[in-house]
Amino acid sequence: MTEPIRIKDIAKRVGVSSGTVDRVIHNRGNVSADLREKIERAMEEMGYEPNIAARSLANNRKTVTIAVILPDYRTDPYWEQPKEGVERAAESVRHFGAVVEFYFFPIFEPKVFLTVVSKVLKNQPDAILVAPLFLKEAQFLLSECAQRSIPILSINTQIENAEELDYIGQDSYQSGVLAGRLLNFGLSDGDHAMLVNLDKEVASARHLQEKERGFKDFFKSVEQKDVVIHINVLEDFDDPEKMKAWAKEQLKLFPKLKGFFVTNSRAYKLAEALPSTTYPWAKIVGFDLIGPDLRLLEEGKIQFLINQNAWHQGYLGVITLVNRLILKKRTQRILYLPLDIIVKENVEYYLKRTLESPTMVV
Amino acid sequence: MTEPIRIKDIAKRVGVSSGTVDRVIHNRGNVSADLREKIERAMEEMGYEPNIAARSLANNRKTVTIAVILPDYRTDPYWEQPKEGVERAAESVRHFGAVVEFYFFPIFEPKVFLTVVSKVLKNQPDAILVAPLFLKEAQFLLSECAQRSIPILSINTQIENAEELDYIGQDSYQSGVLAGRLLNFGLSDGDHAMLVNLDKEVASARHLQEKERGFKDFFKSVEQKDVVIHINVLEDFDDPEKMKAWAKEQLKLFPKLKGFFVTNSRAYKLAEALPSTTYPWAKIVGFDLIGPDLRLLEEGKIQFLINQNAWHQGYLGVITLVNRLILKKRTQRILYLPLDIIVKENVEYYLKRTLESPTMVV
DNA sequence: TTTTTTGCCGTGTGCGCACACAGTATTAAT
DNA sequence: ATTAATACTGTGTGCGCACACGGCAAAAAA
Repeated sequence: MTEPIRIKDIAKRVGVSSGTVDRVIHNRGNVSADLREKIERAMEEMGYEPNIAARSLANNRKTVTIAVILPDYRTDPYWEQPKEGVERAAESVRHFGAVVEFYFFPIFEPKVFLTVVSKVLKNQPDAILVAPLFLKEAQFLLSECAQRSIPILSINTQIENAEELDYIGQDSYQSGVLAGRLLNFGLSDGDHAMLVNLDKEVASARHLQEKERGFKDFFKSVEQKDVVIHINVLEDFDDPEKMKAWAKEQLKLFPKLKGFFVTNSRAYKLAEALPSTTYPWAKIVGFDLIGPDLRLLEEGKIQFLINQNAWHQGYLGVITLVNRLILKKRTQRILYLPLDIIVKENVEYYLKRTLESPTMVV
Repeated sequence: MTEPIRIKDIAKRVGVSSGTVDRVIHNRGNVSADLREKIERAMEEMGYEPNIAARSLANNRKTVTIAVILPDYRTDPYWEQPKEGVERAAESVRHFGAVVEFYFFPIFEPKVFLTVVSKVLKNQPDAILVAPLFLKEAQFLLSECAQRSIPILSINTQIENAEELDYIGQDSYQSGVLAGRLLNFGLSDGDHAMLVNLDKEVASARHLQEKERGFKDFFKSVEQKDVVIHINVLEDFDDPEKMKAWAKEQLKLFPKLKGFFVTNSRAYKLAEALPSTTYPWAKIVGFDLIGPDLRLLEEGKIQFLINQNAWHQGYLGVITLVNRLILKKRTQRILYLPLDIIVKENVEYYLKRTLESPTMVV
């Protein structure tokens, strides 16, 4: 075991004081080019790594605030998960002087989102964590952050061509492919399958488009079986009667309809709308571990759920920003979380994982 | 945001010095019962939580060594994974003064295991991380550790009725059930399935027994389909010719044999032994993300792999011991890791996860 | 009573780092 | 030549905690 290198060690090696090394480390200027270079080389050669315990201890007077902008969890249970992940992370990093402030906006209202954004900017946070559901409005937020040089990280929805924007979340295309494979396992030659978007403004929601593309691509690649695919958008998902009527109609239209892929966490709304005679032969693949879906998974009315790790998106989002702000460690800019496949037998592990787990800032 | 409570704060509240509070916290004695009680109550009421940064900084003179006892990774690729997880964790906790020392033993030799154990004990480690493959020998190690009061944590193989032994790993029974469900998806009514133990001394390996029990129980619970189950043990897995002959014989014996469940990471040995005419209709479910299995998953010759998170077993094992030794935080004694379901489409996330990921000890 | 032991408590120092401040040498302005 | 400004560099302090040490009283031994 080699002894850890301290600032003092490299100072002695170069023949300067620790203050000078410190200035180099933090780019505070007031160091001659000559010395600066020598010190940088020494750090490199000796393999200096800051002691994070000492660093965070010395830092602990100044607190950094992270603004978290999420859809209102009261209108959609899915958004409870990122919120809880953020809260858990906030608790873990309290000792490091990090504080999070929540800002919520109604899930289908871009205008309110903008209002919230201006409120956030007025409060001058040190960093922002956001679920940028609305493309145009998100780009406004991005340019404002660039101007003020506020670090910003997005979860859940990936924005293309956004240089200064970190992302933690899913690879939507790949999750569509995966859904195709899972559904295909349960289908026979000649069966029909249907992709159902239970959402609003689907045409402008890039992540839904990507899932659709992936789903279609998978079935194009399957050679042994010939499965017919239908695509449907249904905005009246909050009206159980309309849902039931719609489901009935589809089953009549396509008698060989045996599989459904619901592209978000509302698979339960479809499962509950299907007539009971469709069980057990109807196969449903959905997303995420929210209460209603879990119940139906347990009952065998939903076969597979793909976990988008919404909890971890929130958790890791905060941790990543803290790493960047306080510990000055920059991790990779885009992090695709695993697409966990959930069935009855392994669901409990994924639910418990959010509670415990010995983890630690590195 | 409430200010964090420091030792100094509770000392002032009770009207003593910080040294006295310190003695209470560390059970160092020399505190009157009266004061002790007052201080404990004050800590409770004010919600004292030690500052881990300060704690680890103050602790960093003394180093703790963790002895890691694993099967030799050169004889079985599976064991590379825990080893690498341990190495990664060791790197993360170096700053906390933790050092790991590796000890390897041949995977099928209990006697050598005992030799290694006595070598470990002679070196007087502060804690032990072990994969206790051999029950009797493991119990010897346990009693020795109890005598010397050395904290010990096991991974991979769970020992029953071992009070002082923490465990991080899989729930073997449940993984057997899961394998049953996955295989069942691909099978039709009347098909045969076979559980294959490619291992030695299966009768004494509890985790294999448990997988078998879970697998059988699943098929007992399936009512719609009637799938016939066979159980087989095959110790000659290292001889490709014998494997091929065996496979050929089984397929002749049971013409409707369509599915295989290999209870460890050697599914590739079976897949390679099956005649090419069995593809694509042969379904194989195996364990773990080791090189040969991954290749066959990609080729479509293995359908599902269940990830036992071997890497994380090593990683979390070290982190847990460090939490206990240095930060004095005791986490739960038994941690069942998720049973990840791996297919072609999501395998890359699980492989990458072991490399990066912003994590943080709490 | 005097000395020693024991029980109990406060004080002081250092862990590695960040940062304010005080210096010193060099150059520019007067 | 003297002063003033500039460009650097060293010193000191505190973050919260662990632990060694010293001190002071009461109890035990002399």
